[in-house]
Amino acid sequence: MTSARAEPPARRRLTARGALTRERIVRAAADLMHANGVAGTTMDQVIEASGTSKSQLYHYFDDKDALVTAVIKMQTARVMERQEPHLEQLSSLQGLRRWRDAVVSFVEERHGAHGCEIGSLASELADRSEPARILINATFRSWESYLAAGLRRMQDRGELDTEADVAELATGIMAAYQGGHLLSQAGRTAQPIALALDLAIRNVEALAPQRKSASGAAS
Amino acid sequence: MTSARAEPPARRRLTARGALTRERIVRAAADLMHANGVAGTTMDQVIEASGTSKSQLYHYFDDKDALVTAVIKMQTARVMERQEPHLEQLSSLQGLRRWRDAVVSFVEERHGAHGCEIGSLASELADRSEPARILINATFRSWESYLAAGLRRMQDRGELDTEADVAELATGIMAAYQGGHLLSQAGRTAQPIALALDLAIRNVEALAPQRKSASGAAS
DNA sequence: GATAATCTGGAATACTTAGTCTAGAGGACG
DNA sequence: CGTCCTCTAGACTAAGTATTCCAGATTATC
Repeated sequence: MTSARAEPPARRRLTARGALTRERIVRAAADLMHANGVAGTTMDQVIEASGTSKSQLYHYFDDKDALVTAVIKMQTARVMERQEPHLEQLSSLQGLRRWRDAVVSFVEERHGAHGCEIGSLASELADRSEPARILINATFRSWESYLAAGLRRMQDRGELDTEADVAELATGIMAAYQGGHLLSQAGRTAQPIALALDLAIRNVEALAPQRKSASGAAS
Repeated sequence: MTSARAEPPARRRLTARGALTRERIVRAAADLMHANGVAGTTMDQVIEASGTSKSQLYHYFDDKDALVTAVIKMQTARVMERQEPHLEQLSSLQGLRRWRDAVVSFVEERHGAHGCEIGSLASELADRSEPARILINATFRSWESYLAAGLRRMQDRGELDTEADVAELATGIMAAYQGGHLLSQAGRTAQPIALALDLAIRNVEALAPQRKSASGAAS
């Protein structure tokens, strides 16, 4: 137990200006890597796109791997920010369908181009960098847990069988999302992700308790 | 209409030996690119892994893009060969479950490592090379059509509602496969793809006609 | 078996790329 | 207001990387 510091390399103090520069670099890198892949993005491109210099880049990041780590974290934050408003208050089938619609619209806008920010990173990095894989997997799990929390609220409201395993359902929905996204990317159309999510949601519908809800609609 | 040849650059005659060398190159490239990505694979690595030389590589392929095209075609053939035996005779829910089991076992063996051969290529290339995207999309569609044909046989045998849209179901199952594969890759466990396929198959089960089948089993 | 093709060996080229290094500007904080 | 740390500039290095090229071995085909 000498002076051993665990994981974080204890980044030195950051000036306000420094934080801004760092942010600009990561943002540019994230965009480039999403469009051209990690291996397809060069440090020089990041420098140019961010309007910084070599020494700045290497001042804030030891090497490309460190930059990639920061990019993964930023993309995680981005995706979560985009998803949170929909998932945070998810508590009904209708809410689930609204989420589906938002996702499909998002994919439709770009004609499927550029897959899911996290999904692309996962595909490229999962087998080639263990630290990256761990970060990305954590993002998936946390994303799923948001979904699962919503499903649990649906159980509480009597819209979903309490026997259903919400974690497993969430994984299934997540898979439909990622797979649909990939097929939409290859086909340049939102149809696959729309179908995939519909299929997944139909599963949730099928797990609705026998209608004896508060609304009292007779069969 | 002079001498215009359409797509294929009219590859010159190939000797038996030449065909073999070419094959060796593509096989090595396919393996490397599956493991390290297209951008992460160098021509020199391909040369070394295939035991060939620079002039051989460039004798058979104009450039890296041409090699990548050949790799996509080989991976398509590989995946289809692996899937065909299961999908060709698919005509029942049980057959569908057997397919699922085979897929899950396959993923389990490698602990999720290395995603689907086609899925990885799709993620890396779909946005960066239009010819590649088209090839890959065609593979997905053809793969789905195998699945759809099996579902249609299930309809014929009365195991699936004839109203069900088999093409859409097939796309949904394919998305579950791809998304499940990706999540399994990130998590290094077959659980996600197992759950995703189970979810998709449960959907097919739910579309079974009201039991009035020939077997006449009472409830 | 001549001859023209395919096929192979490997050096050479032109360019990229990640990462280093020296020098100095700018701000924080006593 | 001086001193130290953060921050920036940009040339430089060393190692790759795709691709070309010339020369020669091998094989098809007449």
